[in-house]
Amino acid sequence: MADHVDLVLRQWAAQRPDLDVSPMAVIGRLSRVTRLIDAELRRTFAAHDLDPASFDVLATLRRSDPPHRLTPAELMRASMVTSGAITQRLDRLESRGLVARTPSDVDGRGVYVTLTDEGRALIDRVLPDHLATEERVLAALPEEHRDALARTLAVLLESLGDTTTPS
Amino acid sequence: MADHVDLVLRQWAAQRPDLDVSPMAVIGRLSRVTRLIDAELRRTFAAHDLDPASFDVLATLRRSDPPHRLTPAELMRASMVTSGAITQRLDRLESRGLVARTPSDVDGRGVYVTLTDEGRALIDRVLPDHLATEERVLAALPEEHRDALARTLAVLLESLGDTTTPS
DNA sequence: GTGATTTACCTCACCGCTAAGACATCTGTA
DNA sequence: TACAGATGTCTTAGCGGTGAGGTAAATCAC
Repeated sequence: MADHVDLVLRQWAAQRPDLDVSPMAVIGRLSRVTRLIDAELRRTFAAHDLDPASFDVLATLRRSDPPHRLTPAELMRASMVTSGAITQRLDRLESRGLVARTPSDVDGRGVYVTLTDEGRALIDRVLPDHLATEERVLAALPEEHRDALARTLAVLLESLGDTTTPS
Repeated sequence: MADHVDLVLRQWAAQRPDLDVSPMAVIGRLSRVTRLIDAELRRTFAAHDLDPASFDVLATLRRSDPPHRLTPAELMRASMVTSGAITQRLDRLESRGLVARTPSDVDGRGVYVTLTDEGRALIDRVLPDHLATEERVLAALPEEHRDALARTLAVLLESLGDTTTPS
């Protein structure tokens, strides 16, 4: 048994034996596995009338301390998208009544984003399904492998600057 | 030291202690690390006036057997995008003179896509830079960890059906 | 206190992808 | 041979993202 990346590596070895393509064994697989998992998660979101971007915002608010209130800038940092993307996500969620924007009372530029009751009910409804999907997607990996995978990815993330305490 | 996902897991434990969010330790990190790596690779492509989608097509053609000729359907399967996306990628590459489309001589519906001399020269120019970037991105991982990571991801990919020999 | 810089949020043009489906051609089966 | 279904490619509307940049408010340095 071989995955698609095995084939790719063999092809490169045949066509460009002078190149060391070994990093592709990791990066190519990361790319493909993330693509496949994203597609799977998307199905669960769609069943609840959500897209991954909206889920991301709702989940980020839900797991923050009560009263589940964050600024667009905080959402931006959590989601790794640009400020323009956050504005548009909030526009969509606000028009559906799932989040509310209120002006900050301490910063004239600032905005608070909160979950509405409806938004909170929705994310709490989706979460169990979402976790079940994630569990199913990882079913092939025994727990030790999952832990090792998570730890290795954490090393990589830290080396890439994805840390909680900014540089 | 902790990565962003550590924080996310702590937040969920505090807000929803009833949920088992352990799959997020893997899937959340996969998502973030892929995002960060993609952004890094994109910079290298941009330095050669390429985007990831174009690089993907050129590289897929380059590593296939001479005469480096594939059909849109084959490119679609290799890239995990829809047929419409391939059509548009080829439109762009063709208009830049990097690939050529010629009608198949055995299938009236079919098209062959080949690298032009210019396309081949470009991909051969980009490849060393690209591999250097990939190498640099993985620099924090010793070789044993990379191998273990690649093997674990391969298990996952196979379980998700990303195999060479279709089901 | 003033001016320069940074920060927060939003706007908008553009870009690449998906999803649905059109259309032509090929293939398998009766 | 005829026809149903599968396959290969392209088209297009719509979506969510980026990147550049605009405005207003806060902060910093002197």
